[in-house]
Amino acid sequence: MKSGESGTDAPEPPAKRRRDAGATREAILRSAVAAFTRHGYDGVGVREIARDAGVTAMLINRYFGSKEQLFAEAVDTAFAPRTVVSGEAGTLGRDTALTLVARTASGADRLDPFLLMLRSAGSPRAAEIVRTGVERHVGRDLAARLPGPGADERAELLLSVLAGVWLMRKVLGTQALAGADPAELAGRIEALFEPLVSPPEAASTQD
Amino acid sequence: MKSGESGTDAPEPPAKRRRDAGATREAILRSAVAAFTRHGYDGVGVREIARDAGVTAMLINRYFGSKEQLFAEAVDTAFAPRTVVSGEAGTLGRDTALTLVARTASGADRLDPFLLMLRSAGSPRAAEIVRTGVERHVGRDLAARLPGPGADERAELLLSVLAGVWLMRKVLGTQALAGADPAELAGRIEALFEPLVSPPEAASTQD
DNA sequence: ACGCTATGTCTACGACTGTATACATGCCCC
DNA sequence: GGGGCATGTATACAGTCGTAGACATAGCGT
Repeated sequence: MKSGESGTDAPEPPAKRRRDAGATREAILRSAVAAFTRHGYDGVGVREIARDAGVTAMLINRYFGSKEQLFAEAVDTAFAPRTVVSGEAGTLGRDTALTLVARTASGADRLDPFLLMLRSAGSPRAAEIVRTGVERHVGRDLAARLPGPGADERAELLLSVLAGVWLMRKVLGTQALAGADPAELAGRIEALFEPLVSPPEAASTQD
Repeated sequence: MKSGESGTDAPEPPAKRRRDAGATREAILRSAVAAFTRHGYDGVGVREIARDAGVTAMLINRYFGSKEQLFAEAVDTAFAPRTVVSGEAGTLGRDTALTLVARTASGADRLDPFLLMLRSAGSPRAAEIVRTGVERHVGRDLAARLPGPGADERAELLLSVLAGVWLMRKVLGTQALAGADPAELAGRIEALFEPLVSPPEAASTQD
């Protein structure tokens, strides 16, 4: 009955791991990150995650306690090592815009934490977990890079723009944004970032 | 057995409607809009929608065919009459920013279509339905109000910012944005809208 | 007033969910 | 090389899901 290894999503053959708790845990975690990113917290079951990891569903509960705790670790894994914004303070706006446009390009189907966030935001528990993950990992070090007062608020506004573009381009796939010219779109988004990355010296609501 | 009318969410007592297909359909639709907005497409079952409408679940299938088609009508209902951006061309940025901050304020729990969109974006079918709804209803007439070239792209970017702020403030509830000073936040968001609502005369990627 | 049809309900089904309990087996250590 | 424990599997359970089919009743037309 184990002839079902021709899964549509699993890239690797079963490969009969040696009994190794650490490696198995890690395999489950990687499978969970991929599955939650592609289908969201509610859209994937523990059996599917386990199958792609080459184990049975019960090992998830043994190693992580529950689906919810697995999700929490998956969120940490997905957000922790990523540098959501690249570049120094001076070129931060442009670099972030270029990276965003490249990662949300039509062909790319990168497993980005923003996808995990957006596709899991519907479930209240998942949203709470994602919120803490975003605040601890991304928001904090992003705010540290922004000079001037109100850095926390501006950092989260920048994340809002990033999330919004991810939503429209990749999750929903609206026409104008999904099919936009990359260079032009990057320019527009860079202009959006401008008032966020530059310190708000005297630039308030003047018109 | 019909003594269960003390529902936690249903604001109205059962009120024994007269047999009226139109009124019942509308009651189901209103209940669906509220439920989908609060819990997202995957987060609510047809029985819950039906209960809040005062009917049984099967009437949903009789009147709408399926949960998915009910969702499609709910999306239309939620997006169609709303004016997502208010104000004339000159004050559009400021008005939209003020409206956004007010609607995403801490106390307000308005049934906004942006919540429906964000909380349902996880399901692929729901995302597709939402995409068409956003494009047909909101994106089109918003683009018509923006002067200058690339109006479609700028309109969807504006929607991206709106969605992002909704996400962070209300769906996730991140601290810096959820607890921000309204006037200050409105000012920052208005500055974000500036390059989108004003025509991009010669402002391209120059540095 | 009566019957027919629109309107609404009841029951049930198969599939899927997360997880608890019981069982099997590979591997390390003595 | 064999006991013992860590590692992994199999089965089952209670619940929910969307929806199909049979049944009940209210109300209008004649």
